[in-house]
Amino acid sequence: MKTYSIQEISNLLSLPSSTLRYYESEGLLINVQRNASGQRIYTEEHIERINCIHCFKRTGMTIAQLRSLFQYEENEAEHIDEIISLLENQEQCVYEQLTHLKEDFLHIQRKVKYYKAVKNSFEQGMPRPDWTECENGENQRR
Amino acid sequence: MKTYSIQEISNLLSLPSSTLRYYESEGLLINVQRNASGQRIYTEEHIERINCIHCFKRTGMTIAQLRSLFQYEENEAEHIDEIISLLENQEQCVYEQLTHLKEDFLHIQRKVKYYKAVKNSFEQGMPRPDWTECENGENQRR
DNA sequence: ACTTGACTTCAAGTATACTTTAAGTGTTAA
DNA sequence: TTAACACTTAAAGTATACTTGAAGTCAAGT
Repeated sequence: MKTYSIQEISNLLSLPSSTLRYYESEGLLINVQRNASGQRIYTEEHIERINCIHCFKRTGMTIAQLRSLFQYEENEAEHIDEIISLLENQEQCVYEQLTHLKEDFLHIQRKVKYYKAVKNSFEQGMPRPDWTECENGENQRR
Repeated sequence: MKTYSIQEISNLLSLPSSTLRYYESEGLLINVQRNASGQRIYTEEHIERINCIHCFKRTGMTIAQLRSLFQYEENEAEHIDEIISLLENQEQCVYEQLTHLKEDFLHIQRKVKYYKAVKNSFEQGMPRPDWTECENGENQRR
């Protein structure tokens, strides 16, 4: 079975080795074996776990929530309901995030267009374009 | 012109008045007038600005970036290029966030389904379902 | 033998975004 | 008039997620 040093993992996944030690200290990475001189040995499973951490972190989960989830998974049979409810809750959160983010994306797109028009009006010495949706360049219609 | 006290803004937008003072101290809210006894008076423009702050914050902008943007907007003619490049950069960031978040949403959905199947297998005394995509319940195919 | 480099632990430090506290001022109702 | 209440400032405190520093260990190369 292929194993990895802390540096290999660090390079492979582009995160500092200090973060790997931190995640381990926080209980997010478990069963990290050591070699004869005490250096950490990681496996494919750890890589998968770290990818999982990254995924959940992007969706706004905290270290504490991740720790809960992983601890439940340690004893899956006993905590299957907690796992499902935690994941369903997160699914809902991410759905709402997606909804917001799509709106915010459109908002920013409109602002880019608006300021490009403003720039153009400066260059042409033309009157400033007005934006009914964004009186101060700051507003959005909901 | 309708004006608002700090409490009215706080209730209207569901954020602590301390945060409003903080945003002002950080240069995110400007031109906040005071009444005879020194209390803050907000206008519709401030409400719009705060909505704008919330929008950008959701997309991951920091206070410092928001301050830059607003400072550029103070002197739009001189900084039109910086404004456009800042906004285009943010547009790109949000686009990437959306891409990731959609993937992460699907990942979580699959996990919910998987653990529901696991729960079902427990209740039926059936063999544990396997998930080719997620050997340890932690992985995702990319 | 000895230096170099990568690792180790543990504690302390940093960055960001608030939040709380302490001490004081002004308006309002009993 | 006096208590309650909402506000004020400035400074200190908090939460989260790392990051850095100090001091030491170990294996390899010169």
